[in-house]
Amino acid sequence: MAKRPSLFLIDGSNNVYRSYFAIRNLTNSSGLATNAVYGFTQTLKKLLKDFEPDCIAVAFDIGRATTRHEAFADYKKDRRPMPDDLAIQLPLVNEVLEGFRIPVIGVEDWEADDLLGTLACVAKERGYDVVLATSDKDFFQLVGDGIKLFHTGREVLYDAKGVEETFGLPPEKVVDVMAIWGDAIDNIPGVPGIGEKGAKALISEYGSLEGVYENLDKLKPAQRKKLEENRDKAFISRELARIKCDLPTESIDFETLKRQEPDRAKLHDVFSRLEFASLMQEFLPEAPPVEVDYRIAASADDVRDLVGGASEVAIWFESTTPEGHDELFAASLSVKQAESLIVPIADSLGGTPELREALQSLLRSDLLFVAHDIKLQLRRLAANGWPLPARFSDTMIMSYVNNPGLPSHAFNNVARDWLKRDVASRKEVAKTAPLFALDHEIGATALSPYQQYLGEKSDVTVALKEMLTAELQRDPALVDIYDRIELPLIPVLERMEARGIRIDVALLHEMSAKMALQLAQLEKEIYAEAGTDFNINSPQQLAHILFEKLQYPVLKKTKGTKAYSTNVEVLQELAGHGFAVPRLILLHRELHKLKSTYIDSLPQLVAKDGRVHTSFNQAVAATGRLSSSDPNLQNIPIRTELGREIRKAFIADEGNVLLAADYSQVELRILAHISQDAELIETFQRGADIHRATASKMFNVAEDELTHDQRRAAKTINFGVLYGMSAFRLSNELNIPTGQAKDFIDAYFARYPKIQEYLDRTLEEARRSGKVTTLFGRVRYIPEIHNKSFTVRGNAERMATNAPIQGTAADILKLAMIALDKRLEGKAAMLLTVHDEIVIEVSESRAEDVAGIVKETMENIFPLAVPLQVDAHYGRSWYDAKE
DNA sequence: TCCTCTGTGCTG
DNA sequence: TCCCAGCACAGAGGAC
Repeated sequence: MAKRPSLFLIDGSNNVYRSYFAIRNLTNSSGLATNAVYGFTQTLKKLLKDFEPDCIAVAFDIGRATTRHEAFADYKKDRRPMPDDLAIQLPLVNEVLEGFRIPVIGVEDWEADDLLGTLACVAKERGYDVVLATSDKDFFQLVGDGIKLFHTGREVLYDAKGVEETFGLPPEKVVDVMAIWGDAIDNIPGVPGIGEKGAKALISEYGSLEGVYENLDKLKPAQRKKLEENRDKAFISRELARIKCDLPTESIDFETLKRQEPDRAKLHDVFSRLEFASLMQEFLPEAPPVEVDYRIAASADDVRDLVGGASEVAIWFESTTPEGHDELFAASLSVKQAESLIVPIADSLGGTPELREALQSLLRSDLLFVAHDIKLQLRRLAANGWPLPARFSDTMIMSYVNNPGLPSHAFNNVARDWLKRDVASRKEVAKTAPLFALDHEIGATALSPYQQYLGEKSDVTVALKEMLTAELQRDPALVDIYDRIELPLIPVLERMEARGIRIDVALLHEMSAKMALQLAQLEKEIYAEAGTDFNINSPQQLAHILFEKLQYPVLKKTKGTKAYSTNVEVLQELAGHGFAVPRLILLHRELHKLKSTYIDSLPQLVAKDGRVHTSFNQAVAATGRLSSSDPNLQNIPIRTELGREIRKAFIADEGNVLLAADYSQVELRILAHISQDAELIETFQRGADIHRATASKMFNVAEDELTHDQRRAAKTINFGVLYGMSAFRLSNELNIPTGQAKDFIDAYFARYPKIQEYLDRTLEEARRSGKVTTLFGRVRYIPEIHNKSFTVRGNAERMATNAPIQGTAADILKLAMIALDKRLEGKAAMLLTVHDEIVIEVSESRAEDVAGIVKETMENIFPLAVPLQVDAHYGRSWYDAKE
């Protein structure tokens, strides 16, 4: 049997009102309220995505008079007029619906409720599965075979059974309940003095309104009196509550409600006026199909002629491995959308000395070279001894500056987002066609997949550069972030990656061997205690042993799958009860973690030069930080002595030392600056121990008379405030009752009132504009700030308050790196950065001098209301470079 | 064999 | 309901 087509009927007014009240304080930059449109749009998108309805329509009231007005003079007479800032949004809601190509229906003098009811019933008869999208409980009455209700507030789909479960009575009893209960919103009087509970109980007992009145004698006198006095009201109320399903319908043609593709250009336009950044991004106008002209250079003249009068050229240099340390293979150049020149470089491909020289001479010119991930391009060129362009730009970084929160700024994603073009990745091409092979036939019309891939690399970059440049220029602060921070940082990072850091492989091998023995011993003991062999590294198997075989108490379940948790906390607690296995597992865990993640894997990543070359990712972290991968050198252990030992394997070359310089309490200092809290500023200005000072203020105890626990509590709160810590979390962390934790937090904000103001102000900004910014204007969008789920919204709120602080710290560190790269030229070399720390390699003789330069540079790179303090130490290894 | 998801744990 | 930002390992299970 064929599936019944689905029809979604959206209660327009209901959803507009609900959105208006659910989301507060959302406006565009000219002050236009946009909350209702935003909420309505989100609801609409969710419906379309989750249910993929075949047909869809939205109903609104049209005109003033309705059939109900005639039936009951008081009906809706004193319904409050629509708020001005909601009314103003109705035309915008209509525009959004037009953009989605969703028909808006309304019939003069018909209530939208009755229109929806009638449409639902007729559609059901004609074989549709109908879903009513509303949060109005009155509509429960229509639910039954073929008609469901999607509650847009709760996001729950109700069938008849669902209605009975949530309402307490089946759909057909709804109007009878409403007859007594009434409905304040719709001005249905009901029986005054009897509410939801009473009404439901009565109808449940006697089956209907008639039933209730037939059994008045069985009721308590007070209730009987109310019912007797309001008999007319009750029966009229029932008619008011009853949604009509029998209005004349000859004109309905469900064919016209067929779901259509949205008009992306129209949506983009309205979202851009509303300043809904992420929706704008999502509904970019459809690009017309691209006719591309990708040619292969036959001679050096082709390369020279390509540029013409252009001032910039998009480039892509392909090498034989993705990482970029190997031989250059071919180049793709473009100065104009849809046109690329592919230039063979390798001999195997037809590359000649003339072609290579033409490319190199191009690179030496003062053209602006644009690439998506230019750092990788610089790496490839440098690795092959080719000239590096003096002027360049990077569409990946532009995309990142524009919206750092995107899950990926990879070429294919950015091309899809901005150009609606699906570009093949090299990996995908490799699956279907040979790499490193070009189709040389002159006049060939079909491009080989690899040639297509190469051509797109520069062609699409030209288009992206144009769009992203225009986009960034909408916000001058972002142009500055790009020009003054991100762009100059690129070659700095490239040099750091190229240098790498030396690793003492022999030392790691030694540590590995020792640990292997200890692990083997531990395993033996664990198996003996557990009475069986099992895989200690498998949380599943471990949970089975601990909680099923050994019957230890279950303390915690995991977040996702609700399995038995075996994390440190749990194991520590169990170990505290005196169980042997958890104690041994904890030791095993720590050793195995260190051995597998660091000690055994680092040596494998050491290059021929004896050094590891990490990648610093400039377009990953949503806050503006850098990240490090392959390997990640930003999470080398330090907190436990055993782990810290690993830092002894990060060493300087002979005659050199490693110098580590880190900002002290940089985020709290930034908080002091941004919040302008006088007490916090004063504390930093006099150079006090910030946690001690905080504790002294919170507990009203002199700084030299504080207990260890008082300082620890202050320290925890100081960090917690940066992350938006809850009283619950604090109570856990400090092992105190939640009430006391709350008192601590209150005491904290009482002493630092401007911090509370900062948090409030930032949340307000996030709610109003959907984004927050760092001191330098770097943005982070917070789309979930209006989410109705407490958890999701809470997360968004913490991101909103943390991002400006973490992001400002990142901006400052990046500025310091750019300055240091210059000032240390010829003297010392930066190797690593770890969020608030810079690691430098310098000759022993210059170490003292360079330490001074580094400290001075970092401390004064951007003056705040409080001093920035940098601690610098040096030694043979990273271990020795920390005091 | 490869890929993705989950749990865990390392850093600032 | 439960602290921001990352990366990587190992196990488990499904797709190929």
